Amino acid sequence: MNYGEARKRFIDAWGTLGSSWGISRTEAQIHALLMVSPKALTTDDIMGQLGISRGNVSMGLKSLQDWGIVFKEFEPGERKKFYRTEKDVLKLATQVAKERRRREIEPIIDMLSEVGDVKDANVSKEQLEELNKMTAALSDFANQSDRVLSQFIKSEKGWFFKTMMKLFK
Amino acid sequence: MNYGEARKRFIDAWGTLGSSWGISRTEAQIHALLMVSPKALTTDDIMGQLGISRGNVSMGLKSLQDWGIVFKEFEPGERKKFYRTEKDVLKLATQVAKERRRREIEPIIDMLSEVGDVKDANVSKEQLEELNKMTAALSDFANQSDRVLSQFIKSEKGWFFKTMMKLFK
DNA sequence: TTTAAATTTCAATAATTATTGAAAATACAA
DNA sequence: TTGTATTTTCAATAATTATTGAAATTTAAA
Repeated sequence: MNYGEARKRFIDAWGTLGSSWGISRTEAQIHALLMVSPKALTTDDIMGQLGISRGNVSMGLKSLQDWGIVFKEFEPGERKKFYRTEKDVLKLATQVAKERRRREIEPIIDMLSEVGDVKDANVSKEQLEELNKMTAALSDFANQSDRVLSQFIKSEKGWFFKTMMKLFK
Repeated sequence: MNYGEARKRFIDAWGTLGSSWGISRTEAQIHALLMVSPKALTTDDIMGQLGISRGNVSMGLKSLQDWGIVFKEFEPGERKKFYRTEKDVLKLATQVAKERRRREIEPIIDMLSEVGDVKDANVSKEQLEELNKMTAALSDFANQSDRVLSQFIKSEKGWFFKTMMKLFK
């Protein structure tokens, strides 16, 4: 397979995958492009290479910066800004996990503690018990996941997989 | 908080969360409803309680069955079918992880191995190296994630968290 | 400052995805 | 079987989300 084809396949696949970790197709494509680019790119580079509008690129870069995986750079003498991405795949996964935790797990933990223990005379004991049982189980699970994820985030490069590999022989 | 409010909050929050693990809002709400229902429900129960159409419920139940987290049940003497969900939260997470692996990680591994090692004379050495470096890194990462996930799936209840907790002290 | 390049915003529109509801298909008691 | 309850499918439509492009804003060199 030649360079052009491979590059296209890579960007497309990354774009499709994006939706499964909560990033839009275009954002994931911008990210993929930055992943395979040896040097930082400008807005115009990205517009040209992906064939999308200036506004779209601007919004995509903003979102990727909010995720903490793309960074803006100044080049002395250049008026345009340059963008690069984190290329260490483990750091990338860690950063995404950290953000997802903040965006997804935390609100669920909040909801569950708010719902708390329900008491209500106008409802069957069975229904009450079921709701309480489910909120308690989810609360436990969310807290445990949160703790595991926190540790994963704190862990330094290599540690996680080294440990895992040892565990799984 | 009374039963009705708590139940509503629970279903809404679960619905919102759904999108982050690749399930539509309605599907996640059907799932939440089954989670807090002591007994299996019929299509009409679900239509009534969520206020959505018959077709929507039918499609939602189909998708949840494809995910392997909702099951159809016969009741002797009853013409209607009843639906229940897996209520063990860890089993639920395991089943979702298994499906996601199949749907997301496997295609990426396939793509990466297809792209393979690129050789191309018409492109700078730097560009070639960058693409090869990224595909190799992602390939490693995807394979490792896949292996960890496989083991997680094979593990029985309790094992994963017990080990984790020991590890993290 | 002033000027022009660069970036961001956002209303309009396009594209995609979800939902309905009724017709077709299926399941099952009699 | 036949008749009817139940479920599924799917074309039409609604709702949502993504994208454009040009005006407004910001940035920095002169």
